[in-house]
Amino acid sequence: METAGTAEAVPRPGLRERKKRRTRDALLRAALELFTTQGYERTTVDEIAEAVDVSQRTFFRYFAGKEEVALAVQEMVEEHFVRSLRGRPPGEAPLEALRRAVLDGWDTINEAVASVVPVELYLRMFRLIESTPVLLAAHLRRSAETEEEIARLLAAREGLDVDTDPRPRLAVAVFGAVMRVTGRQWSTGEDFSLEAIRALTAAYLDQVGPALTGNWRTSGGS
Amino acid sequence: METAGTAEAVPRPGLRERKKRRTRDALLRAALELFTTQGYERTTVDEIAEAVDVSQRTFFRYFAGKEEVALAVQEMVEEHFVRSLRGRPPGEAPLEALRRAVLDGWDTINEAVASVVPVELYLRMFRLIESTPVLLAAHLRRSAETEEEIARLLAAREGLDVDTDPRPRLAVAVFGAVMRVTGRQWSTGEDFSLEAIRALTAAYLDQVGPALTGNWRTSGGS
DNA sequence: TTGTCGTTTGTCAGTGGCTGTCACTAGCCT
DNA sequence: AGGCTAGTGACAGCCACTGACAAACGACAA
Repeated sequence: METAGTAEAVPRPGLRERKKRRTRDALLRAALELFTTQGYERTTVDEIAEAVDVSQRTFFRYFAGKEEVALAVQEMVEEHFVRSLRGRPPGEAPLEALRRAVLDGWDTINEAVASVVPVELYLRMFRLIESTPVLLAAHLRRSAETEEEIARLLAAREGLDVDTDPRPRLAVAVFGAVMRVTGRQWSTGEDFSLEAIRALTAAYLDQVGPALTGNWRTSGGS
Repeated sequence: METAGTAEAVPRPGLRERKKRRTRDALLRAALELFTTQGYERTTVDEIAEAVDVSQRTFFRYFAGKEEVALAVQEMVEEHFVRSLRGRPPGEAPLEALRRAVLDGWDTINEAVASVVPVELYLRMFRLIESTPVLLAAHLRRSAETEEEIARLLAAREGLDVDTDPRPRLAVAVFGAVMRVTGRQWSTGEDFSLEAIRALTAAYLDQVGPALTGNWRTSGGS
C-alpha cells in the first residue's frame, strides 16, 4: 500500500517508478500474449524477457516465477471482488453479500482489469488456466488463500471468531466451490462472453439449494 | 490390468514383478520419511534415489515427479473412498451416500494404507501437504479431478446427465469443500489422531446446513 | 546349462526454471 | 557536482526432469 494516508494518492511517481511500472506491465502483457498464443509450457521465461528486451534475471525481479505472471490478472480480479465484498452493507446476510459482491464484481470488471490488459485477453487467459494442470493447481491454492481471507472478513462482520465457529469457513468454502464449478462450466462452454459467465454465476447460485436437497429424481436440471 | 478375470488374482507375481514392487515401495517410503523429517523442498530427488541405492533416472521411471511420490498415499486414500462410495446401496440419497462413504472410509483406512506405509506416516504426510504450498496446490488439483469422477458416479446413480444438470457437480463440489475445511482444521489442530478427524468430519457435515442459513447471530458455534 | 529375447537399469548429455553474486549504470538527493 | 542506492545485466550454479543408448538381468526355451 503506497498511500495509507488521506488524500493525494499520486504526489509524483518519479521517473524511476514510472519506468518500473512500464517494465512490469510490458512483461505481463508479453507473457500473457505468448501464453495464450503458443501455450504456457511451450513459452520459456527467456522468450518473455527477450520480447521486452530485458535479461531473464530482471524478469525474476518483477515476478516470483512463471506461474505468478500467469496468474497476475486473476489475482487482480479476486482483489476486485474482495473490495466489492467489503463495500456491502453490514445488514446483509453473509451469503447474500457474497452473491451480490460477485455479480457486482462481474459488472464492473472493466474498471479493475482494463487499465493493465484488455478484458478479452483476461478471458482467454482464464480459459488457459483452466486447461493447464500446473496453472490450475496454483490457481486453486491461491483461491484457498482468498477464501481464508473472506472467511475472516465475514466472521468479523457477524461478530464471530473464525477459529471456534466453523460456519464462516464452511459457508465461504461452499460459495467458492460453486464459483469454481461456474468458472469451469463457462470455460468449457461455447459462449465466452462476459454476460455468459455473469448469467451462469446467478443461475448456479440459485441451484445450490436444490442440489443439496436429497431427491434429485423429482423435478430437475438446467 | 493384469487380472481382469474372476478369481485367483495372484497366480505368481514372478521375480521381476516382486523386485519392481519392492523398489517402488522402498522409494515411496524413503521419500515420505525424508519429506516428513527434513521438509519437502529441502529434499532432493537424488537424495531419495540414493537412500534406496538406485539412480535418479530410475526414480523417474517409477514416479512422474517429486510431487507424485509425495501424493501417492493420498491418492490411495481417495481411491479407497471412491470404492467405498461405489458400494453404497442405490436407495440412499446422494449426500447421505457421500457422508456414509467418507465416515466408513476413515473407519477402514488401515486396510487401504497400512500395507504400504504405516498409518501414522500417512497422517504426518497429510499435515505436510497442507503446509507446503506447492504440494497443497497439486493436491487441490487432483481433488478436483476426483470430484469430477464422483459427480459422474452420482449422476449415473440418479439417472442424470452431468452435462445438462448442474446439481451433481454442485453437490459434489460443496461436499468436497466441506471435506477440505475439515482436513485443514484437523491438520492445524492439536489432536492428530484418526478418531479426531473422523469426529471432525461428522461434526462439520452437520454444520453445513446451519452455515448456509442466513442468520448466524442467533445460536451458534462449534 | 546355455543362449536368446525383452525388460529394467545406469550413464550421459541436455533443457528449463530459478537463485546468488558482483560489477555497472542511471535516477535521486543534498 | 558528487555520493548514495535501486535497477540491471552477465555469469555461474542448483535442481527437476527428459531423451538416447548401452549394459545388466530375469524369463523362457532349447
